[in-house]
Amino acid sequence: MKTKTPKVAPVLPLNEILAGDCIEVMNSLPEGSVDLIFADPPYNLQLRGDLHRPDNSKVDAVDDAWDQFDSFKVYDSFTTQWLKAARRILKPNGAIWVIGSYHNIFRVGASLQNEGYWILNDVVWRKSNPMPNFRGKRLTNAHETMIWATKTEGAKYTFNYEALKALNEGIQMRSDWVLPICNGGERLKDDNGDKAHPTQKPESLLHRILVGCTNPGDVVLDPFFGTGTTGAVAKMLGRDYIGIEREDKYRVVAEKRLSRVRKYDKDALAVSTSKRAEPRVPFGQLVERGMLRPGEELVSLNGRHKAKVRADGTLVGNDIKGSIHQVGAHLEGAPSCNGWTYWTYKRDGQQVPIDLLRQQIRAELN
Amino acid sequence: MKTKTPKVAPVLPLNEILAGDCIEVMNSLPEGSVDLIFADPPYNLQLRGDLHRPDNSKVDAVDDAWDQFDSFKVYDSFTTQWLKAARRILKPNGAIWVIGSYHNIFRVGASLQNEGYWILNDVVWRKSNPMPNFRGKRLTNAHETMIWATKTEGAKYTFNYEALKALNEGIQMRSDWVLPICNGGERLKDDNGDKAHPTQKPESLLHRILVGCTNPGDVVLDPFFGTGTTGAVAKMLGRDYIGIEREDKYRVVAEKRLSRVRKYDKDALAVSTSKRAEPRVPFGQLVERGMLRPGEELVSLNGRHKAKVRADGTLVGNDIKGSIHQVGAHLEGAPSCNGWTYWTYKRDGQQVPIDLLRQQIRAELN
DNA sequence: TCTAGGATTGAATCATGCC
DNA sequence: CGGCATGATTCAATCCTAG
Repeated sequence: MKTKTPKVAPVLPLNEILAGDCIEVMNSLPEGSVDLIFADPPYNLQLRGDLHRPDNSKVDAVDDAWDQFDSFKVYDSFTTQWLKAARRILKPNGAIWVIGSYHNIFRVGASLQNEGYWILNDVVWRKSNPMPNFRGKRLTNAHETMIWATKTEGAKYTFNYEALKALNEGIQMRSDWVLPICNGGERLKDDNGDKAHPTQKPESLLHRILVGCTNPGDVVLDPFFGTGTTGAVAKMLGRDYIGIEREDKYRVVAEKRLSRVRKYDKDALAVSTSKRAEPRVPFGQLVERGMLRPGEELVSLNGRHKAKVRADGTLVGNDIKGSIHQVGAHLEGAPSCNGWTYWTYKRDGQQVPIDLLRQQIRAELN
Repeated sequence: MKTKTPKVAPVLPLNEILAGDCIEVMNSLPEGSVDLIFADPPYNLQLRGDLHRPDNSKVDAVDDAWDQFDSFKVYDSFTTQWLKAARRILKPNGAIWVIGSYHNIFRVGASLQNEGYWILNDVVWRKSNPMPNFRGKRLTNAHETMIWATKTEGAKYTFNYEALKALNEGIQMRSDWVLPICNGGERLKDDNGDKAHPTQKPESLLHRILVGCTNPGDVVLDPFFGTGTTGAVAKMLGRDYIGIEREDKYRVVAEKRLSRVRKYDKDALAVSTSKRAEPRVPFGQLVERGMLRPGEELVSLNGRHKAKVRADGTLVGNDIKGSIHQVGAHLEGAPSCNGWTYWTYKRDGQQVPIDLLRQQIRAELN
């Protein structure tokens, strides 16, 4: 948890805040080692000397009056560089979240695509208490945009669908999230009572992202760590974090904040899981175990079709034999069919879905 | 109102649908002659296979030839060209609105900036009834993004602040708009009863844009006219329109539609306002926002039962886990239970119903 | 004529694992 | 890597049909 300047790190420095330029620091970390990156890069295009040209020469912005074109070009170059560095250290199935406003998000999104990232969703953070537009000259700027992307197309990213659905009271989570901006006791203040960082993100935002897109023990990296919201929520949720921050004063604030954060207990960290994670049970086991007898008749849920169980765990219908899925699909004229929920059997005068028998077997396995 | 092929037009052809490629047609129009452009360009969706709903019905996807591009490079080149042509025909104080999704909007936004447009706001259209994510693999894609920009920085654009404020029940209009997708009677059908255009936009969206950003008599151009929603709303609101559409079949539909549209009289413009129902607040938000901590214990109102809060907004009781309602019902042996009034948490030595926290959140939303 | 319940559908980058 | 079998998965609004 100490602040230190990174060398080439053979081992991943976990739960530390690394000092320095995020591109250099990321380049010093081992390839393919991070599960999730959350990045809140600078929004402003009035750059303050924290950017580098493509040839890595440092831009001295303080005295320069760039025209718009140069300014965009420099910002794009900076964006491309940190996205490249981030992509290198991501695991093959890792993912990235980037947040921005209309000033920079279009350039960031285009760069993401150009670098080979694969966008999964753009997510709108809809602020419940935004600052009004005082002059009445535009619409209230009431949202920011986040982009969620994998390292490559087809990557097997982490998505805790059921957990997010539970967070949203049983309805699948949408791409627009209504959450308040960070203020009150959560907003960190400096010794003068001023806000310690101009754009501190709310912990609720990171909570949702980390619950949805990581598992306990995953490594979460934030290249623009600021006051350490990403680290704080990661710690609470039992994830490991790596922060990178160039400004001393923010690192100091973040260290102090993180030292006070406590991890939630184990029960609290468990989240709802989807059925896919459950062990696979072949239908034949139901026959082998005598839960269903060969020759027994199954009836479709809608009552329209019947089939007989055979000793090898296949079904025979009127003019078809095959798996519970194949026979169901054929009888319904559908391209596919989940036989587990389609077929029922009779017990005590009741029609019961065969999936109940599978659940019995699964319960034994736990 | 006739369909015709444009020549170099010395006079602006008003309230017509021009046939042809929008770049060529715009280049044939006089410079600096249009007040507002609304553009709904192809999104460049890259759909892989067929998508079926859980009930095995097939989703009617956007697979039209006009949405196919070979690469980002080709799409960027197309975007740059039509944005250039659009910018030439805009009046100095004119403005543009472009709509898109995450597939294309980042490229469009970056091109806008590169071409010298000045972004005023990005506006999120939050769909009240989006298509769900059937496979549970991502977040419901529940919004589209619009960008509002002027021709140059510092231009004196039209913005009817008070009109939009009135549309929003007296509160300053925000950058996120909740509107339903286009269906029901407004959705145009072809002779087979299929949708006439895969991506028809709702008139409510154009209504808000044209009320907010144009005045009666202004000229509104739409380079991707489709079924003519822009023209229809412009006509209703007493603005002049110019449509450009390449596909014969869409022009035919749009002509027919426009011929039926009547300009509103003043009385018809008055709309009744309805009071919104109380917004739904998922219990998970209390956890995300830190109002309740994962691991914290809740006690039932009668003091007989306890349960622990989990990170995903579910509860764990003695032998049960689920939503606040499910766990309450189980513990009471009741068929149902309102968890909001059943559960209490401890603050300052007092047991307080969790519903109080929901009321806090609702208060923020107003 | 009204109500209840089933069917339909919307800009979608929508599966995984075994052989 | 390709092909194939197995199996997981939906919200809101409108339209249609039966009673």
